[in-house]
Amino acid sequence: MSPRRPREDRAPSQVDVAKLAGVSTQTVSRVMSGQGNVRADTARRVLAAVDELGYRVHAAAASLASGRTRQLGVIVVSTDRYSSAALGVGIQQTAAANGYTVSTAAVADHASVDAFLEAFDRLERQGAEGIILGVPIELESPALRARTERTPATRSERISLDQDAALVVDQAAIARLAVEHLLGLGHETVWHVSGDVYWTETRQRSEAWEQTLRDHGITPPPVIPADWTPESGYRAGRTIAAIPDATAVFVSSDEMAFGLIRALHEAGRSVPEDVSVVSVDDIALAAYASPALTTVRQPFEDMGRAAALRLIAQIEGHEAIGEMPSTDPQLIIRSSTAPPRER
Amino acid sequence: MSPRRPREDRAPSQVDVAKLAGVSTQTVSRVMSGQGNVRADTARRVLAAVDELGYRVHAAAASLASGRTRQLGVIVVSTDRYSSAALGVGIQQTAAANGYTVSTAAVADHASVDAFLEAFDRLERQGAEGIILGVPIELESPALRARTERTPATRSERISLDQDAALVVDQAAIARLAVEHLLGLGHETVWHVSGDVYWTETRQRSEAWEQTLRDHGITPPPVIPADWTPESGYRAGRTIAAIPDATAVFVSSDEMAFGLIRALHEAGRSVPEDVSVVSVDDIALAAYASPALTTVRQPFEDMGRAAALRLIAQIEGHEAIGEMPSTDPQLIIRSSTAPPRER
DNA sequence: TTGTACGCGTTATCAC
DNA sequence: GTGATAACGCGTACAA
Repeated sequence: MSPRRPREDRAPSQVDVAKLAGVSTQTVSRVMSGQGNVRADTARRVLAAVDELGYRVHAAAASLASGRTRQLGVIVVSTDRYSSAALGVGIQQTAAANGYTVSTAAVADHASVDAFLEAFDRLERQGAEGIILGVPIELESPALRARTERTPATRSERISLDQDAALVVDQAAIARLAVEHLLGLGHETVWHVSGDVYWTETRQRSEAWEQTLRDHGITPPPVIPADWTPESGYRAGRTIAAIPDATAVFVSSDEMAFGLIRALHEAGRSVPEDVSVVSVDDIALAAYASPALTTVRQPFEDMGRAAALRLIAQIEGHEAIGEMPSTDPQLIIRSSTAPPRER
Repeated sequence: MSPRRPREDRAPSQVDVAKLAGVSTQTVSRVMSGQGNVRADTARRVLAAVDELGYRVHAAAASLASGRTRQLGVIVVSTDRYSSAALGVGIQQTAAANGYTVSTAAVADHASVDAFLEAFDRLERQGAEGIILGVPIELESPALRARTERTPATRSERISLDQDAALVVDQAAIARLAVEHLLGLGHETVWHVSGDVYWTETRQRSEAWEQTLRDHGITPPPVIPADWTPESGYRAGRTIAAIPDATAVFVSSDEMAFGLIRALHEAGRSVPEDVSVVSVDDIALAAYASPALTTVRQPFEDMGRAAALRLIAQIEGHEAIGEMPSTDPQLIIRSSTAPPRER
């Protein structure tokens, strides 16, 4: 009186292997998990059976029994932006090296809190033991906080790329590097095209840009807001082009710099002769812009590696595994900056 | 005599919900899966209990019982290339819309067969019901074929972005669009900078480029090989610059075009006055290159959507769900092409 | 070093 | 419309 008809075409299970190898399922389990305490030739027999049957551990069953899934989740904004993608590479590598798989949930650019929570939920329900937040979330929302902090109901570990002290790239340092470089070249002030205001990085860079100018006794001009896209950089470029004495610009991403420089060129201002530009990221194409971009490099892959490493350590309850990659920004000087013209 | 000490801090289970709502677990299951056949107020009671307890379905348990995981796997090369990333966006969207999650396994650029198989295995072991192959795999290898075809041991569905007839972007059409445009402008021949030879696309485009030229009675010049990177495009550019009568180039990606154009400029050849360039992809920065790139657009997001849609249909055993997005390439004319100089 | 027995949390089946 | 019960395939505890 079986309440479910047995499937005859089902995948080979531990029992099948055990039977074929003439051992108990427990021994098969021990061999598969490589935990030792099995005589060499017993193991060999098991492995032979595994091979013959094409047996593979059933992840769902294993995870149900052990309570572990070895899955990481990542939440990013539309993944075709260079930073998200490069981050992913580092995360992937580290996860794979430690036997974890990674599931990604992408949310739209200015996703609502609901969309974000939905992504979060999907990842958790699916069994992610830890989640990397690669998005700029405002932790003010109570609903978000309820999920972002661990509760009895949501028990995955969390790590946030713009909040976790050990991971954060020093955004103020990025702005300082850029502004000091420009000032050092002899420019009287530095204009600033910011990224999307929803991002923590944006505010941090803007503040540091402002502070650095003040430290030099310079009153900061107004920020020109943009949103990371080349299009927004182009619009900012038209604004800058209309300001005759703007000779130096700190723009918050390489992609925006492409747009900005084009707008400048169209307005008859040359870079770097008329205006110097330093941007942020050092994407692969930065060296091939016209002119090649002077930019502050952000080590996205290393950030990804560091985040994954930390998260896995958290999950496994130890302090650190392997060496934490450094995440220091670095100024790469190319051809989009020069001293201001004599007048 | 419990062989395992009961954890008191464990997450709420179906049983807890059932108890609180005063129903059976089966009813909870029915409510959670939304399959109906539950009286409205019973459902309400269950939902209230779910809410109070913060209950969430345990994916591993559900999948063990049902045999379904609703997980998709994607194998791509190091995901910071624009095409992989954009593909991912489309896949994500479609997967999420259909209740699937997606796990990604990245392999290095010229990954060995072993590395590829390793990625494949990880995804399958983890329970992927279908796998999207976004990498250029040579199906010649027996080991690969054994995995790539379904066997009793490996039972996930497969779909390959460069093999599955319904998905493939017509690579020959891309090359034809580019070459015809250049020839139509009056150029006598068209040089070709190819992508990485490991990619199916590369061969298909090269062949179509050659054929198109022959159709016009032109003997094709030698292919200049490259590997998708801007650096390789730069090297190809130096080669082209050394050929005085080269006035038109079909280069297989926008990123290479950036490198190519820079090399040309450095050699004193201007684009498009001295040499016209048409590339492929239409990445976000293409419109902001100097000059803006004339390029053949590949609809990566749509390709991703189409792939996910097809794969899900395969998994669920029906023919098609929703409308298949079109994946036709499209020539975008900007400023990197012009008629050849009079001489 | 190896085997036995149970339980992980859910869904499927059938009876009511 | 609802409930009882048997799987699903594995890891864990403990005995041998």
